[in-house]
Amino acid sequence: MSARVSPSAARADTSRQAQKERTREAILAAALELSQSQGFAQTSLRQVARHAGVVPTAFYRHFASMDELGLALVEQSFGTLRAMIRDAQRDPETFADIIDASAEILVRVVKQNKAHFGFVARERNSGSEAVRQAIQRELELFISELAVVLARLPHLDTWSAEDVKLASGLFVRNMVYRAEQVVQMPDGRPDLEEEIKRKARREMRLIVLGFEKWDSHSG
Amino acid sequence: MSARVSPSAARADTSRQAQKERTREAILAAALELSQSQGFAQTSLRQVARHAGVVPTAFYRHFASMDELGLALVEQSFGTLRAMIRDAQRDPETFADIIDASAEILVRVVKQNKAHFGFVARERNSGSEAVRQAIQRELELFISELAVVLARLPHLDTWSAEDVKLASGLFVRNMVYRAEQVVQMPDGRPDLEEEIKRKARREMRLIVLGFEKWDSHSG
DNA sequence: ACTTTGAGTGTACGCTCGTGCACTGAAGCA
DNA sequence: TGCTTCAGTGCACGAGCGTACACTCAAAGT
Repeated sequence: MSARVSPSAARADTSRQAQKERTREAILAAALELSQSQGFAQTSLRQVARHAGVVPTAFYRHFASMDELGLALVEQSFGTLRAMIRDAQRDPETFADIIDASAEILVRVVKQNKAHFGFVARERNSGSEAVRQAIQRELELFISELAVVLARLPHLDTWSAEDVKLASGLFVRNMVYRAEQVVQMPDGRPDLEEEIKRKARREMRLIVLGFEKWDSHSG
Repeated sequence: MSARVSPSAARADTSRQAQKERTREAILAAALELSQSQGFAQTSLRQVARHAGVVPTAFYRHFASMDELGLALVEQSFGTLRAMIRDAQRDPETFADIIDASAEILVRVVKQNKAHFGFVARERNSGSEAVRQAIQRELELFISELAVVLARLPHLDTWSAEDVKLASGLFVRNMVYRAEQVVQMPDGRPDLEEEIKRKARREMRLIVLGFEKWDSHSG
């Protein structure tokens, strides 16, 4: 196991494993695009291969089955989601008004990654058993991660871990719903976009008001 | 479960239209059952016909396409949902503690109609264009109907129509999510069932606390 | 008693599908 | 340099698909 990729820059790498990687990416991209219009389950191995510019049997050099491809797409998609959170936490605007910033970031990032978020939304309930479970698991993980962030907020810093997770779940599920709307939104409609942001903000505010009262409530 | 309906058997009604209706129901039931295990889009016309006990071409005597069948299933499913609301409003228990009653009714009714609720959850994001739009429309309608009920509750009776709908939307989306969980729940696990009810109750309570504060909030 | 109607049948067609198998030819290594 | 490896090719197969078309035969209408 020596260092694989030699640092010869400039022109395209013609090495064997680099070419293989390129084909793999082409297959992933093809599957993602075809999924957008017809759903992953209706996307055939042959369609993917055709779109990626390879012969059907070449598919098997990269994935043992369409199911395995699906799992790779889940991983890719949640990579995008995690990048979104990381960016949000770096952005100083986030701490100024966490709700406004969240709505803003949500719409912007989902719009930039419609394919990935659309994939998750679609396959969450309708994918194969393996894909569905992978998504549920990642989503649970994401709720837990957000809970850690929320736990540092005023009002929530005294809550039990379970209560914070409940709040996190409410937020994530609403974000998922609004993300679904953004994915389905036609291009070039800033009015719809603003409407979604506005609704997302109001919903989050309503939930936050619940937070504030929960403090003195279950004491 | 092939549900062949033979016209020769001893039967209450052997009239032509009654027999046709029976076959139509068999097709709907077959499609619903096959959808549960493999999704509606992966269910072929031939599979449905086989399951319903008719020859493939007989399918066309009832539906012009699988898409039309899908729309009929949407209608059937939301009929079930509306029946749930009607029952809930009749039940005196509902007014004693609306949250406890809602959680109870939600789990009970969804468990009794896993096929219909599962169909809606699955096809809401992944069905054909027509099916997806039909579900979104029905869901919007349902949110509006629930809003009318909510508008009569304390705290909410002074809210604007838009605010009530926002609250209704939050409730419905959480119910949809918990319904998805009930559908995926394995049989004979009253512990999981109780856990879902408990979480649903706590979420609803948190949202209701938001209601109470929203009153005195600027809006 | 007759004709008409139409739900359901049976055959046959041209597709696309996943996948097994033998292959090619360039990259990579000794 | 010559040998090995393996990503990608090309072909062939059996199976399932949607649906066109001509049909049967009992209920419904006259």
